Amino acid sequence: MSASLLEIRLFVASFEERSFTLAAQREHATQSGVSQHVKSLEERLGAALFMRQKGGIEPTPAGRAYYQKCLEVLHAHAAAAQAVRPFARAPEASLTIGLMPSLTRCATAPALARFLDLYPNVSIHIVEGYSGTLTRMTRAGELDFSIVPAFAGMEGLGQKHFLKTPELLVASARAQLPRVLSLSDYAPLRLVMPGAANTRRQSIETYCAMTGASIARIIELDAMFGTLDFVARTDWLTILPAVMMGDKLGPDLCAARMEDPSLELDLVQIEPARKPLLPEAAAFALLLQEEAHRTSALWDA
Amino acid sequence: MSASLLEIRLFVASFEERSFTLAAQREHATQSGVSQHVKSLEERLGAALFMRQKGGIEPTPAGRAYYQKCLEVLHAHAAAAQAVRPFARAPEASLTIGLMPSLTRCATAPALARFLDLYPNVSIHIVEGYSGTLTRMTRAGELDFSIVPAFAGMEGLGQKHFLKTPELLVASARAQLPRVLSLSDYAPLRLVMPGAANTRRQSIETYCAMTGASIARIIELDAMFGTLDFVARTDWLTILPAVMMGDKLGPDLCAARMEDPSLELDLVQIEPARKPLLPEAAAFALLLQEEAHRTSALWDA
DNA sequence: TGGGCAGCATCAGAAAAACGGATGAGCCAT
DNA sequence: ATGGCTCATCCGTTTTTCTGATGCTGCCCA
Repeated sequence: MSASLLEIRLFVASFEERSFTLAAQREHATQSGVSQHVKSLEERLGAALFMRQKGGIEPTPAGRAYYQKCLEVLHAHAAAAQAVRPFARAPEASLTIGLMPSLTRCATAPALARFLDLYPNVSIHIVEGYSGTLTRMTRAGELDFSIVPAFAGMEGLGQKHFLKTPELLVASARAQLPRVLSLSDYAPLRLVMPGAANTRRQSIETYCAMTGASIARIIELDAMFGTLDFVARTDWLTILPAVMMGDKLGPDLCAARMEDPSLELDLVQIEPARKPLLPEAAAFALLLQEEAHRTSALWDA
Repeated sequence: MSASLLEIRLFVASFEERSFTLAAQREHATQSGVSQHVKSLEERLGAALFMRQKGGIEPTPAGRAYYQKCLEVLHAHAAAAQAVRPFARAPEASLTIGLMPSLTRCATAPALARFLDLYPNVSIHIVEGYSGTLTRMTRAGELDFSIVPAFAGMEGLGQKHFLKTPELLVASARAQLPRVLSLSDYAPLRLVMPGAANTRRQSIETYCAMTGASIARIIELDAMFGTLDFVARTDWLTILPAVMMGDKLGPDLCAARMEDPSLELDLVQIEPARKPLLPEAAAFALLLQEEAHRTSALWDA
C-alpha cells in the first residue's frame, strides 16, 4: 500500500552511494534485495527513481525530489526514537565520533575528561582518521559526527562551522623561529606535507604560491607523529594547525604564526543528514569546541 | 532493529482512538495484531507507551512524547509520496471532502463547477454530514479535509479558520421580517433547532439567553430540507447560517440578520494531522472559501 | 575482437514476519 | 453472578521478505 521504512532506507542509501551494490553493503543487505525493493518502490510510486545505465545508476528528477523528502522522513523517525529515550529503562547512549589527528593531539583529552564526568553512562568511541575516511563513515551512519576541514559539501551530510584555527610554521627548536614571521623569508622551503588526498595540502600550496614562498623540496608524510619527529630531528619545516600544537611544543620544536597574510584552517562538524544529533553528541561537540578554541587561542596574541 | 512504519501507524491510531480495538478497525487490522505490534514497539523502545487499565488504555508521558514525533514521521512520509506524484505516470488525484449541510446548499455547487474546469483529472467525492461524523472520519483519514463549526480541537487534527458567517433568523415569507431585527422582539420563540449533538445548538441557546429572548417551544429537527419546509409552511422560526441561505430564499421564506449583538458562526477547516493536504484539496478549499464568502456576504450590508 | 569484470535484473526456494481466530483474564455495570 | 467490554497470549496459516544462483548488459583492456 505504501512505502515502508526499509524501502526508504535502501533508496536513500542507493541514492547516496549511486550504487545498489554499495547500498546493500552499507545497509547489510544483498544487492538482489536492494534491487527488488527499489523496483517495487518505483512501481508503487508510478515513477522511475533511477536510470539504469552503463555500470551504475543515476537518479531521475523524481528520484532527487523523493530523496530530499525521504531524508526528512528518516530524520523524523530517528528523532521520534530519541524522544522516548529519556523515558526508557536504560537511557544510556553510545557515541562514535570521528576526529582528525589535529584535534586528537591536544584538544580531545581535556574535552573527554570533562565529558566523562558529566555523562557517566555514555560509552564513547573516538575514531581518528583523515577527512576522506571520516566523511565516508559519517555519511554511512557509522559515526555520530566528525570534525573535518571545510569542504564543498556532499549529499547526505549536514555540516556547520566548528573552528577557525591559524596554521603555524613548525620547525626544530634549533631554528629559533620568532613568534610571528613571513613565510617567504624562509624560502626556498623544504616542507613536510600531507599527501595530495589531504584537504589541507591544496590550501598550503596555494598559500605558498600566493606569498611567493618558493618550495625547494617536499616530503609527503601522512603521519603526524612521524612528521613532528622528523621536523624535530632535521631542519625541514612543516605547517600545522595551531589547534594541534597548543602548548605541547616540547623541547625539540618551535612554531610561529605566519602573517601577511595569515593562513587559517576552517574546521566543520559534519553529521548524517538522515538522523538528528544525539543530545550527548551535541554536548561532546560543544566541550570539544571549547577546548579546541582554548588550545587554538594560545597562538592568537 | 528500528520501529517500522506499520508499528508507528498502529501506535498513532491506538493513541488517537484510546483503544487497540478501535485502532484495529481504523487500520483494517485485528485487535490481536495491534496489541502485538504495540508491545514489540514498547520493548524495542524500552519504555511503556500506554498504561493498560480498566477497560482501556491511557498514554504514558513517553507515549505522548512519542506520539508527537510519530505524527511528524507520518506527515513527512505522506509528503514524500506527494513529492513524486507530479512525475508519476498517472498523476490523477482523488479527493474526498466532508461538508456540513450549511455549505452544500449554496456554496458548494459553484465551487465544484469551477474546480472541475480547473482540474479535469481529479475525481472528487463530497460527503455531507454533521460535525461529529465529519470530525471522526477526518481523523480516521477517510476525508482529505472537512469544514465544520469551530470546536475545542482534538488530537490528531490540524485546523485553520475557514469562514465567519452571521446566523439569520428564518421564517415563513408571511412573517415579513425586516432586514435587521432584535431576536427578543420575537419572543417567546417557537424554534426549530438542531439536536443537542449539533455544535450550533449550544451557541444558539446561549445567544437566546444572552439577549433575553425566551423560548416558548422547541422542535429538534436534524434535517435541513425538513426544517426549511416546516418553517415555510408554519409560523415557527429557525436560525440558520447566512452561508446556507445566500440568495436562495425562494418565495416561501424570509430571513433577517439579528443585531445587538449579532450571532456568528465560525467554520474551520480540519484535516488529519498525519498527512499534508493534497495540493488539489487545498485548491478546492480555496474555491469553496471564495464561494462561501461571496454567499455569506450577501447578508452583510 | 574477445575475455574478464562489474553492475543490475530475475528467479525460486528458504526463512521470517505478519495475520487472525480462539481463548483467557481483568474490570465494570447491570 | 453475569454479560459485555477491554487487552494479552497462543499457535497454526498465510504472506512477505531475504538470499544465493544465474542471466544479461556494457565497459575496459589486452
